[in-house]
Amino acid sequence: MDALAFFKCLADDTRLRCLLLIQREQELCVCELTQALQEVQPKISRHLAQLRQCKLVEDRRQGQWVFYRVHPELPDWAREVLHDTLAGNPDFLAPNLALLQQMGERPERAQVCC
Amino acid sequence: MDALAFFKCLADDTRLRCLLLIQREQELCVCELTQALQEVQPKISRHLAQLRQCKLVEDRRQGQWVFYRVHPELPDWAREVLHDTLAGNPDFLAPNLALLQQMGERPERAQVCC
DNA sequence: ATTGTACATACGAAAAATCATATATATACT
DNA sequence: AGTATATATATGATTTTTCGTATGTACAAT
Repeated sequence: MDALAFFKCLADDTRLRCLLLIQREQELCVCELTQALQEVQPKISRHLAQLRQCKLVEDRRQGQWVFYRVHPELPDWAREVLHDTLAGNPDFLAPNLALLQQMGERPERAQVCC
Repeated sequence: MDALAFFKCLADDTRLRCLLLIQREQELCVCELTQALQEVQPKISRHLAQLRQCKLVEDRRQGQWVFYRVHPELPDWAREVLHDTLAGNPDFLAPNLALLQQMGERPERAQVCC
């Protein structure tokens, strides 16, 4: 995980919102992100694929859904960056969080651990 | 200073190195950065212009030289990001710092404050 | 005044990133 | 087996970013 690749991932509006939303909500599936960002699904999936390839996020399939969360092996300094960014820009995700809450019938999460 | 613009500035190798070098060394002029990165001067200047326009750095002319430093009004969260990045990637600037030290006749800095 | 050094900007070309759309796969349900 | 939902990927077009090079400006020194 080199610094340049990390920042390139954060340098796109769609990816930045997805990543910060995932960080904030622990785990989100593609359809939730599609709703929260009001974007078409292939666009969301494409950007998630990039975050996955760079190991910023990890995916987990559960039934028909695929849930994304922050990669467990993300280096501490990168976690700090995400945390500082979220803390320093409290309004950034506001519209996306509002859209997420408006969403009915969000998929249920199974417990990850036993 | 919005988060997306900030990360776009960090998403280029030349800009990331310039900014982190400036942060580490307090103040650097264009010819020092040109040496440290082994790049042609217009390329360095062009990227510095972008950092300046986004208010990540501030410039100060002293005689024939122009010194750049981290913008005094850079938000705390962004400062934290720079700090965490530097701390978490100790080897990133190593080659640039070595080249900087090899450089003879570095311009003398006048005191900024009285 | 002119010459040299440091730096900035302009401009077209090249490269990289993003997008819309179509299509493929995987699971669930009947 | 067939249909529906969720997600992934492929492809060509478009937009954005970066680059090399040429040129312009500011200051210093002679």
